[in-house]
Amino acid sequence: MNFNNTTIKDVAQAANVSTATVSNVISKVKYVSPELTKRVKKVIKQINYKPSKIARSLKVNKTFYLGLIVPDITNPFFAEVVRGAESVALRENYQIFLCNTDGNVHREEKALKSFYEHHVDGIISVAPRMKEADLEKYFNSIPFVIADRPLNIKNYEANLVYADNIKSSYQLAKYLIKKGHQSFAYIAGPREVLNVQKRIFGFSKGLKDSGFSEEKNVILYGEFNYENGFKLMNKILELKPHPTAVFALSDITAWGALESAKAKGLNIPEDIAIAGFDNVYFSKLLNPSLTTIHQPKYELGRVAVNILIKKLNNMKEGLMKKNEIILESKLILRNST
Amino acid sequence: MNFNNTTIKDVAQAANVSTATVSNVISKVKYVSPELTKRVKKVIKQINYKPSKIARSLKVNKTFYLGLIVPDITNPFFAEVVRGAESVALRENYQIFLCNTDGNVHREEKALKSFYEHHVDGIISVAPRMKEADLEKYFNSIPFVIADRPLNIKNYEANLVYADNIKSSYQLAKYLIKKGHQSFAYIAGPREVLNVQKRIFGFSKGLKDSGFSEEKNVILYGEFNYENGFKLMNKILELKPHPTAVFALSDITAWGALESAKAKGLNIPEDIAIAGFDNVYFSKLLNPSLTTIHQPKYELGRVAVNILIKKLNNMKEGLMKKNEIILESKLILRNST
DNA sequence: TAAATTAAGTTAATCGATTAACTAATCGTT
DNA sequence: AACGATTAGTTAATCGATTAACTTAATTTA
Repeated sequence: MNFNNTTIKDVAQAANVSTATVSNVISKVKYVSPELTKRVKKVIKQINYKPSKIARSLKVNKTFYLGLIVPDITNPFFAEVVRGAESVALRENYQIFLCNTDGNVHREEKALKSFYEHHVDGIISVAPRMKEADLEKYFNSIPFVIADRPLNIKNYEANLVYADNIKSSYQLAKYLIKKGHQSFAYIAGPREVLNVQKRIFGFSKGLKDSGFSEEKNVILYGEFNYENGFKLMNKILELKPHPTAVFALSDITAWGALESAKAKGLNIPEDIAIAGFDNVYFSKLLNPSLTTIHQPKYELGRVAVNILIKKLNNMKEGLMKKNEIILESKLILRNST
Repeated sequence: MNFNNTTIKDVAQAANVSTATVSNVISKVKYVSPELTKRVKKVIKQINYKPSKIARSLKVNKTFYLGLIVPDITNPFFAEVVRGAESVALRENYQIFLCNTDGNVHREEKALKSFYEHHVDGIISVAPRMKEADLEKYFNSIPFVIADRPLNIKNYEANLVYADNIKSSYQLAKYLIKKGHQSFAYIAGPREVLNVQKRIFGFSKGLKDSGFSEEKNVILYGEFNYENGFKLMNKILELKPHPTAVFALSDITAWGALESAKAKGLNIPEDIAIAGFDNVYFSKLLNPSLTTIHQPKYELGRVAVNILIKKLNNMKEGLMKKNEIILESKLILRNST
């Protein structure tokens, strides 16, 4: 390959045909005789002509760019979502613009603006933090998929993909009860995240259905990180008697909780059981390995792009057609419970 | 914001000026009277005009796109590099195309081809696996930075950023000797990776300088992942007597090694010391926390983009001006040694 | 056989910006 | 007052593709 700039005109000249013919040889939109086709193809190879996607984008008003917004690629959860998204984007010949926002609403807006100016064909926002009403502005005006965030207000015409956080949390509660646990605590995430509420809802429903009252259970909120897991677990262990089972709403906080308990000399799961959420790659590597709820991260990315591209291919249907896909999550039993 | 398509013509018409004037109001390339400036700006705001970057790119033959190739965003090391790269790209108003290759040479080539067709202004390839001669084709024809990979052949006119893998490995050897260790083993990475060779070289030089012969030391090669660390450590522990210090050339293999030793009932660092490389986020979270060599990952990404953009701003200097930046790595002492 | 249709190309407008070349008005200098 | 220089704007070509509209030749139909 070389990075010279040869244009369709160069090809046309060298092959002694019009640019229209060259274009048709490439796109096969119109019939071109074998004779000319051969001549043109030969020249294309010879001078290593590659059509300019920029010029094409301008003319046909379609860029084959997709904007992808994630909180933080450094978080293994989102990294896998990105890989999933990339896999189908590449297959469909779309290129991805990536933006990290660190969960900052202002940076989400900036990314969206930038994507707009770059004329992306569509946007995927993973776990956006901005208000639903603000999101609405966007998914009403450009093909838009929201991944890993259910919406509260159900009549929004949004395209959504997320994993069912309720059912598996419910199953986890049932499982812990079967194991004989009687007192529980949550190490939750940020209070305003809807998925946090859903996980708590599912788990507590599991408790209630087994006749446990939810009132006495502690819920400690905080960002999803190791330090918080450690810190909040310390608080939980100060309770006398402390709960025998802890549901951490993410694996990274579960890890912190694990180490906190170990540091206090407790045996896991004998003295206290700990479960996480997400099933990121390290959860099976921990000691003891972590019981957790598997989220189909790669699949989340894949499906998001799939929905988006399907929209793009059927724009006559209009932007507004709602599409909500709920993926299965799955309880993974390991040694921490 | 809305995603309507208003063009410079719409603005010109509404403000009753020429498109040239609108362009000049925006770019400030030519003086425009306050009178007209005000009128134009008002219209721009009113109809929410955003210039098309696509059209601009076509005309000025510059896209403000950067191609970024990494083996795997899921690997915390590369994730941080990407964040670093993104941080300066955004500041300089460049957008990043991201491609993962899983270390597959064929996919590296595909990514490069795709970037070329999308007219990126420059490319950063992180830890590319392709042969130096093949890389050369690219960095001779487009602004190109190779990050996290030194080159063997020194007269290539390539732009390079990488951390000094030798000095800190040397220091690690010295440190382990001071701690009283006498026998060593390596859990290395893929044999063909130059950085693997450099790390081994630095470490073994440290040994030699202290009068230790290198010959008796085991070197086990394998991909950088947990399973390999675990497996290769098992092999090392089968040796009687086994080495008392193990240098794993990445944190993820060090982790595997750690768990393998713990599973065999060994105490770390008393029975066997283990050191890693990279200082990814989890290395301080392990139990015991991992002695390792810090690589400036974020910085690697930052510097790579900085070099690239500097090149782009001084293209008259030509593509070929060599630029090799070697960042400091740093020995981090923790409890595993 | 003449008219109508089809087929295989070409010409030139177009996408939305930038910018060289031009125009008209104003200013300064002698 | 007359000339050139400067200023503030406009006109139109241009980037590299796509594609509607057109041309010309070949083929079909009546």
